[in-house]
Amino acid sequence: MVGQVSDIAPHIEQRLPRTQSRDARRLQVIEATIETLAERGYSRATLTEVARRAKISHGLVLFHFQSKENLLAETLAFMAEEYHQNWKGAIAGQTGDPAAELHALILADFAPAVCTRHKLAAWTAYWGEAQSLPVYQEICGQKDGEYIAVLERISQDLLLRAGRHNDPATLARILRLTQEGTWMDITTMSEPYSFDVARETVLECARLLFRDQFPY
Amino acid sequence: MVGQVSDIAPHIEQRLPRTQSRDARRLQVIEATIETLAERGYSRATLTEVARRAKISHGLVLFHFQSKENLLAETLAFMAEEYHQNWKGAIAGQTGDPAAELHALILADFAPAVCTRHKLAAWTAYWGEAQSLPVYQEICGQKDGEYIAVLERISQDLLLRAGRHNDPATLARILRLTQEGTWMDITTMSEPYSFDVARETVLECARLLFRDQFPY
DNA sequence: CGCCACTGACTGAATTGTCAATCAGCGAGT
DNA sequence: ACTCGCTGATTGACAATTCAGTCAGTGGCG
Repeated sequence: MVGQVSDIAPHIEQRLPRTQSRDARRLQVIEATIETLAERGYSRATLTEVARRAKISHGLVLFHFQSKENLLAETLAFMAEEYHQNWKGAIAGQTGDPAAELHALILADFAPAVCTRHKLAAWTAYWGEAQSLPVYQEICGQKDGEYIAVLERISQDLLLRAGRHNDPATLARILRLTQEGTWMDITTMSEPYSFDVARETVLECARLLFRDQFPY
Repeated sequence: MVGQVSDIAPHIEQRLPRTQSRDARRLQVIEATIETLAERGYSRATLTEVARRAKISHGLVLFHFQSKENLLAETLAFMAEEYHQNWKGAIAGQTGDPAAELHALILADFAPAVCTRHKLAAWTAYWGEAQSLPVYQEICGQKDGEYIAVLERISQDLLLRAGRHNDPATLARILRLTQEGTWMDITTMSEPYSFDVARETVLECARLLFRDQFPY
């Protein structure tokens, strides 16, 4: 589904031709959906608001996405794929050094491509609904599993090097929850902190968990 | 508001009298609201469904709570107050030993009174909406701040005893996010783990952060 | 000139909130 | 003890609104 959305140039604002190619329009609608979810939350997100932000009629949104349910599912799939590509790319450029991989993984999560206020807010909106809409768990399940597997592998490597016997799955979980949590804090706390503080928190978490094995 | 809900006997199932006292009915509706949020999520929670679960007409729900908006706000306030009382009570029974306090705090978060699947799912549902409905942040903001302050104070105490110079606020944040995160995992993961594993994860987090200062 | 993208009015369904009528419980008066 | 009448809980029909989804028709572009 999301694969159909080609990676054409971003920043295609104003002065759009009256009619757009299928893929360009779909991408534009997905971005409008993310904004809408961020501004109004899941429960008050409407097709009319998405259409207003994309400056098209709400009929056209349905023309391209068939139903609201499908639009929201495809938007989530888009973000999941984007997130997945982002961290995969970050560790692909690494040597086999687990500490360097972990460092790259953490930095990747705060890269501008995936870590914007709108996208973070949209993720939070989906999280609230995912528990009662299994379709969302299906969209993210596979990719989440892959991310967790990589984190656990890295944790295991680092623990082995230090000759420690903690459970790598537990440490990987603590790291993941700290990272996800800072993302949520940024959008939901009454006194939110900056992206920089969030990233530094996750890095400090890695240092405390892996000590000398994570010298960043 | 929530203070008006007296702590009358729980387990008042079946065989209710046709008419209920104001407080008993309000509490019953709040519990039905938590169940509804857990089962259907925020966006698909309806007054009719709440009424169905409470076995009353939907008109009566509005009679007691004036509006849906108010019902949801009061339900959140109820859970926030319950959570607050729970952890306050847990550390009240402690000596001044910070490690013991932290241990009690962590165990309290997994006590049956506050840590049920329904309530965890309801919390998750509210989190998704809180970012776009400031009223929810107001309801929780004060109490959250108090919880964070206590965690930071404990962190500082433990770090001082070890002569370490990490930032107590950062460690407190990692602990809080790990705890909140395990709560969310339980309701949203495709392969959720048990309450026991969740609690053990948070305890292990405390051990890793505070080392010898947290011998539990 | 044919094909899509596109529009906007319209429909049907779901849902919140209102309200007049009803009913249960309870205390006062007999 | 019995009834009357008051108070407040309760119901369900109804109004009003919002919103997803449909569709017939328009128009730009190759």
